[in-house]
Amino acid sequence: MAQFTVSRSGVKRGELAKRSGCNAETIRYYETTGLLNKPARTDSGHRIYSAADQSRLRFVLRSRELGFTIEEIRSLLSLVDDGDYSCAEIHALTTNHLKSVSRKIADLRRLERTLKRISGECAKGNEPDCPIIDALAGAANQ
Amino acid sequence: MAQFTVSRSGVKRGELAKRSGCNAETIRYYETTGLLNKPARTDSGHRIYSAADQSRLRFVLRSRELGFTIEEIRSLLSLVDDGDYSCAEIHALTTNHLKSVSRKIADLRRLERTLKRISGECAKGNEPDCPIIDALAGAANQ
DNA sequence: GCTAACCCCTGTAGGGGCTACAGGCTCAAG
DNA sequence: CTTGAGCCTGTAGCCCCTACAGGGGTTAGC
Repeated sequence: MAQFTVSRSGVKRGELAKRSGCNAETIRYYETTGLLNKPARTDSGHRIYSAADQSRLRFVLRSRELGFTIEEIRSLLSLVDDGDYSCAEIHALTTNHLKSVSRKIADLRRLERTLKRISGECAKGNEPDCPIIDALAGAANQ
Repeated sequence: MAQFTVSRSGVKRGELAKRSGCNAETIRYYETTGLLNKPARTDSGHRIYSAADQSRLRFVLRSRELGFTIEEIRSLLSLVDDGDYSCAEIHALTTNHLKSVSRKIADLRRLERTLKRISGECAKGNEPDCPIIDALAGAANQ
């Protein structure tokens, strides 16, 4: 009976984890940091997640996939929770994040170029005189 | 006199930090993790870094700039320390690292595209019906 | 000789974003 | 009734630093 009630009105943490593809401990972590609301509990203390809880988790996971930090997600959620958020505010958060992603890409590409260059200079031979080591030992020459 | 000796044969941690552009605490951290050798000490316990210590730090910092992890740097250094390293071994470590950098770039570019797309769909208006929020709330649609 | 100002020493805690335990309770099935 | 899975809590670990507290060393000026 209790089992029936649960299966109709909510799921436990393990089941939510399985459905969302998220580690069960991570769900608890998101709860302690306040991204997820404290869910209902059974008499014995087990968490019961409603459909709303599940979509909120999906929102968080999707945002994480897009590289938003926990703090950025907190901002997004609090805008939505307040109810009177404007599209412009959300847009600002998103383009800000986009900028930092683009910066990260630029940094990595510079890095990639340098690695390719010093790796290309290497004859892969058996003698220990390695241009990669030289490059690493030398002064900044990116 | 002691000061003269120091300035001729080595520098203290703060000076090394200044010269290398590295935080002084980070130097201590690299020592505890074994990337840097334990330097000489004055009678009172202050660390004194030789020229060799300084080039080793430069090597570490340069490798970090190129995104090598501490463990990867440990491998590079131990190859060099053993003395009989081959260029091929170094090359393998480097191309491995290069692959992970390229993977990271590809991931971020996919992410960038998605962010641009959902951000572009947004009218930035004042009404709270935001396509970004919809995208985040919706199922995976990258 | 004394003080101020600075450096250096040590150990330890924090950050971000989880992940993984240990030690105990609950629950569903056989 | 027992077994095994799953849940609960709190806490420690990961990576790569960074920053602090609480002490001692060193140097310049008076």
